[in-house]
Amino acid sequence: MLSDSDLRDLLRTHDLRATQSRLAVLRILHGQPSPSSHPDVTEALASNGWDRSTLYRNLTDMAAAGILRRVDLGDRVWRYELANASTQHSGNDHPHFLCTACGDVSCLEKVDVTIGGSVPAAVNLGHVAIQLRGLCDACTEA
Amino acid sequence: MLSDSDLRDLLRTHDLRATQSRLAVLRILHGQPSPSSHPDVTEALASNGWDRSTLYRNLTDMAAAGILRRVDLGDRVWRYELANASTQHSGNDHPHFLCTACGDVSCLEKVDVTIGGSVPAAVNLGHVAIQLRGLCDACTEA
DNA sequence: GTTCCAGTTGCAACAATGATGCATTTGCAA
DNA sequence: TTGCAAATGCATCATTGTTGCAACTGGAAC
Repeated sequence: MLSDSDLRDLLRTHDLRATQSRLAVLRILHGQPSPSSHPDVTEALASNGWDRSTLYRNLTDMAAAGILRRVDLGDRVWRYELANASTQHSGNDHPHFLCTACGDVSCLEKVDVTIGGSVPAAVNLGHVAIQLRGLCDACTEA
Repeated sequence: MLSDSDLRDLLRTHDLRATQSRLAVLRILHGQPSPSSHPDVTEALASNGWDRSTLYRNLTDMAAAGILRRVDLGDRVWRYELANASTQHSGNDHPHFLCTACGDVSCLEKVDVTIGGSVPAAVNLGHVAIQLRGLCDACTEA
């Protein structure tokens, strides 16, 4: 768990001021199991009264500085996670499963993908983000 | 190549009136190699003066009727193609490759996906759309 | 502790895509 | 030819992303 002081240091070492909204955004993202979107963050911090453009720029600025990683899971929103989100979640290193009903995103373990025919070189190099869409178990049962 | 008469029949057998805008939309989609988005269609028919909400409803209504298939290729827009777009392109039956630089979408041949660990049942049943994102060859070279 | 100013924020506003209500128009069947 | 349900045109709203600009503030210099 990162302390408030750690988060301030994180911001300052990236030449960003340690403002209240940035700290709040980092606290929200820290420990989140999957990347959060701007709407997610806005909703989570709604009671604090910060303007959505402030939170938007908090996210984009921290992503530009390298503190956050911006990922596109294909659900029509940009998502952000701590760039040093060690271990578990590492952006596009593993496939994501997106439920087309509830929108929930989950992480899958590394897959083997075998594709026949001619494909872009990036595919064979593993330089691709893989996403599967379908109904999650909860929505399948519902 | 479907004739104008064929398209009128297609609409009427689905209980939809054969209006000029619907025919125009079908003519645009017919023969298109990959699914077109609402903005694509609006732009293609700009000179005809149809309202974008008319074209929007043309697409959604024909998709609801089963004439069109709506696919989500993950590029933040809904795309539509003729539902009987035989052979080549069949919605989500095969994986798509989306270039994150130029936005171009291409079709890949069927893949084998092997995933370890616990996954949603839909994955093992093959009820998932698979998408790979990365740089296409042209953008890799550029 | 006080001051200062570049970095931030709050607010307004715009763009693109998706979506809907409603009065007017029109396809098409009787 | 006519009547009416279906479809259109127009206005309008929601969501996400984005930017301009005046006011405010973090934090370094003093």
